[in-house]
Amino acid sequence: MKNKDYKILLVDDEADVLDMLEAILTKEKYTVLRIGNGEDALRIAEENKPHLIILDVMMPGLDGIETCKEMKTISSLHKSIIVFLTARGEDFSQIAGFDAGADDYIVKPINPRLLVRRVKALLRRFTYFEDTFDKKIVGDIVIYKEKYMVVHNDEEIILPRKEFELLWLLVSKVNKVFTRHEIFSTIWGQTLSSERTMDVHVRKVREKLKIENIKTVKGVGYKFEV
Amino acid sequence: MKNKDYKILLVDDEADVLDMLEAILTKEKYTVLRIGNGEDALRIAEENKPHLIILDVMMPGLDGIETCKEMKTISSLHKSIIVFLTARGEDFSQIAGFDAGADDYIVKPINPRLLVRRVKALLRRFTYFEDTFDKKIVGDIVIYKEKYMVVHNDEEIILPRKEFELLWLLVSKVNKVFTRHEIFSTIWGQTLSSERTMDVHVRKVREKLKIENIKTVKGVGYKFEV
DNA sequence: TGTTTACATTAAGACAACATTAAGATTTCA
DNA sequence: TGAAATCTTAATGTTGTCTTAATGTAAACA
Repeated sequence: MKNKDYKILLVDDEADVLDMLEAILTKEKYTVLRIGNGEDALRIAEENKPHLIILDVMMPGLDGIETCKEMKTISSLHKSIIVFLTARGEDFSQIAGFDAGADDYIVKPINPRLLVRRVKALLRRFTYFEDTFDKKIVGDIVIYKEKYMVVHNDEEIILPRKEFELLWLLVSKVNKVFTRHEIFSTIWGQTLSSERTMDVHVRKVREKLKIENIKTVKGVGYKFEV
Repeated sequence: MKNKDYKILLVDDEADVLDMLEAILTKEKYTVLRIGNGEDALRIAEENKPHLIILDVMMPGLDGIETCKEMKTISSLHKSIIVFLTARGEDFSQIAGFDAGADDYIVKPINPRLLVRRVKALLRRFTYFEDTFDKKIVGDIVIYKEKYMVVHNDEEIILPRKEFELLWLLVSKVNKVFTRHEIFSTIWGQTLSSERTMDVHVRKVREKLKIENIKTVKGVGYKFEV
């Protein structure tokens, strides 16, 4: 697993802290999400299932401790590592932090080299259980959205973006016939000169997955049949 | 599919936990079944095929894990989603739970808002299953617009575009006589040289569906009669 | 009852819609 | 930046759908 495959969520109300953290971590090629308050953080976290969440303790509204507690009740986040960001000397919040279920804390002011090393160490945990991804089982294939990957007959197939999006769309409602227009507007967004582009992508998916599930409905569109 | 169409089975030995869950979920209009132990839960589940089953891990007699494993062997329940109810910190049961085939878990104490959100998210899976399609039942045929498909006597019939559109039009107002002109302009858009084209399509639909419902009204047009 | 009009039936050819392939343009990533 | 992968285009092949036209049948009318 490469750095860019790790998602790190930064939560802080101070934009310059976020800027700094983001700068350091994107330089290391991590995928960084940032948000300015606890409420939004909960939503974003649930949607994105970050591997690591860096939470500032002191925030207006929902503070770090509360946000952390809430996060711990969200089962899809049970594998996410939560780290507090705290000003030096805030002993109390460190203890309350561990109570709330945090895994570690980082002291401000931030030392870039230390931060990177710490993040790296924490993320190493994920090496042990790779399987933290959403999967969707349709017919005899398994689709991993975050990995853009499909497993069929124990074979792992990585699909390029467009091909994967196409498959994902069709599979989002199995047996439904998606019109060519629906597909175009969802995946290409109307502007496309050649009508054939879509056919080619359909072909690629059929070919790579070696499945017969994608059916053509002439004059209408395509469907994924089970 | 509306909330009341979803059946949720609650299994816990503590009545007050059941009370709380039931209160939250019935407020959201879900159809709720409750039961106090694993043995009965198996029977009730098999009889009712709930969409979602919330199982307390710690129960006297058959515990949650065992109940879950048993449920997984009942084929009529293989579409049911199973969620564990677990006290915070019961790490082991979480892992054993996933081993047993659970889809998610919920941590006590229960946060009503989170519970509702979670349940909603989990039930969304049923989007993938058959019965979420809009169907129109006319006479003894069932028409699935999204699938471009008609079912008659357990036989699935796929109609080509024009034929399906014709059927769909007639069926859009059962017993109404659509004039030939109406039909032409709706499906062909005025320009068509041969008057016979329509007859041929009507014939194809009658033939493929093996129904007598499409009646000719001489000098006027056609109707779908029930 | 014959004649007309309107639709039914059939089969074959025209056509539109999609499949396929390969090559060129573009993006991505080391 | 250059190689590799992805995406798009274009040219050509294939197939099922649609249309046409020729002929048959039933109701309506005189």
